[in-house]
Amino acid sequence: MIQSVDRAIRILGVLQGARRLSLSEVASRLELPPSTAHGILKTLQAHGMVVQDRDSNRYQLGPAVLKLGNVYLDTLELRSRAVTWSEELARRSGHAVRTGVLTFDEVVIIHHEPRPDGSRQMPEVGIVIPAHASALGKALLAFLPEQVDGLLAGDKLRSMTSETLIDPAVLRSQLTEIAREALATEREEAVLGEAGIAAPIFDASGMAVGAIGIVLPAADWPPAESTFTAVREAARNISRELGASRWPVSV
Amino acid sequence: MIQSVDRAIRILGVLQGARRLSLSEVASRLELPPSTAHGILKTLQAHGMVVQDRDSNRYQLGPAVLKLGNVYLDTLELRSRAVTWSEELARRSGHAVRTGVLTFDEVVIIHHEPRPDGSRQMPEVGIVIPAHASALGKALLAFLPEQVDGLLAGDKLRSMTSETLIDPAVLRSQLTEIAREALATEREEAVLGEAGIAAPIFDASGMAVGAIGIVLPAADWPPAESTFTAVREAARNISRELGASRWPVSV
DNA sequence: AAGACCGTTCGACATTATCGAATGATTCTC
DNA sequence: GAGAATCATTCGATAATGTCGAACGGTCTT
Repeated sequence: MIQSVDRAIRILGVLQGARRLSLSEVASRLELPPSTAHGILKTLQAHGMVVQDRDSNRYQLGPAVLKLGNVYLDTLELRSRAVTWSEELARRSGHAVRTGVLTFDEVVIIHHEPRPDGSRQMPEVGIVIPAHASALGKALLAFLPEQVDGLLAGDKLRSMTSETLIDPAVLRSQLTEIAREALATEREEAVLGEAGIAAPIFDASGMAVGAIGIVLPAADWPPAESTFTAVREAARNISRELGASRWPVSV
Repeated sequence: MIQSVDRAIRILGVLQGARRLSLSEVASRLELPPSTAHGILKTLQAHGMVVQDRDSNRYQLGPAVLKLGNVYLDTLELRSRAVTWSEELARRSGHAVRTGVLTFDEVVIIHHEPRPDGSRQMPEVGIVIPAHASALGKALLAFLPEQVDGLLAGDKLRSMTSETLIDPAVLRSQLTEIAREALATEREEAVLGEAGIAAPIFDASGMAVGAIGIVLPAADWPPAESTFTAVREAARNISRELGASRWPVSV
């Protein structure tokens, strides 16, 4: 682990959390001398990874990170496959569809298909959700035992709502159940009023590389049986296109 | 400039260009010993900035860059303002609307409003276009003389089509004209069959912070006079919301 | 008007990144 | 199927490089 590179990424991390920070704020949050932080910040700035406000001197993320994010999406075969089937799933279910991948203890949304009712909805690509508090995350974790160990070895499970699973034992037993069904559900565990259903997506090597699922109002629970089937089928279809031989793959 | 941080960002840069690279490919492109590149890559990997394919051992960008990109968009006041007015401009003009910012010699699209004909269109947020070959870029450059100097001090202007402006003198004179009108146009200079119209957006300090414009088929050129007016008004309205006292601001 | 704060620059120092060499795994070739 | 070649990775000695204290100049506050 290279110290200065590590520090540079940590700086991007605090700017991610706090939007706009002065040099001294960045330095104090990372417990670095201001001059050290300054050198790293200027290097990041030279590449457009951060920009400095002319008036306030404060730093924030720069356009270069957006460019990187966009290229990341383009490189993902999962995403291009998900686009087609998300559309179908949104039509069949009548709900918004999300596809996500796991990074450490979070799910990052890589595709979002709005509810097919024509209303204007915020695109959700790039947003992150704690894995243990989402259907997408649980669907992935159920087939990635190593990641579960990593997750539980870290900080306590963060509570998002009163329904969030924060007991490791409860989470583990639910994941076992999800692995059996290849279907994860979530009821107001991340956001009050929202529920979710998701299923895992596997690649040619049988690895769980993502999950696809729908978001629906908690009031609409339980949805029709056909909705569960539709989610499973979308996941199975994408997995097949990625070269997976079986679905679901056993843990 | 911190060498190792600089190298880390360069690595992200080559992965951005080439999607998926082995360690030795990364190393040779940057003229680094493989062991040096390896150390940096592992640090980036530890933060999810790059991921390594299990089977092929090749590296590619990771989900963390998408997360960063999304937060960048959220921090931009310009973007939130642009959303509302883009919608209006798309409706009035009947064309797709783009809002972009300048980084070095490129324009990065920070918002895209699809053509209001209901057809399915690829979102273009995050894509980059050479500044000298786009209406958005020229609208910005006309009000940022320093950036023009930087642009022309670098490599030769890259030709995208036969119409691309590659002569610095021609570009400079066109920019003078654009600064006078506060309106830039482009006809098949970036993509054959596409034309564009754009106007600069200023913030409270009078700096050109972005540009908004429309993309239309080259065959539809010239559009109605009202279309030009609509673009200028969108830019003026956003500038006003950002606190700009006048529009356009003199160079 | 004086003080406090902040971003920035500079340079001596030692920590830290670097890179060659060695290892082990995997793939290609014959 | 055996041998060769390529590749990612590890390790450690070396010195190059990042680090951080101190000082400067600017701006905002009291």
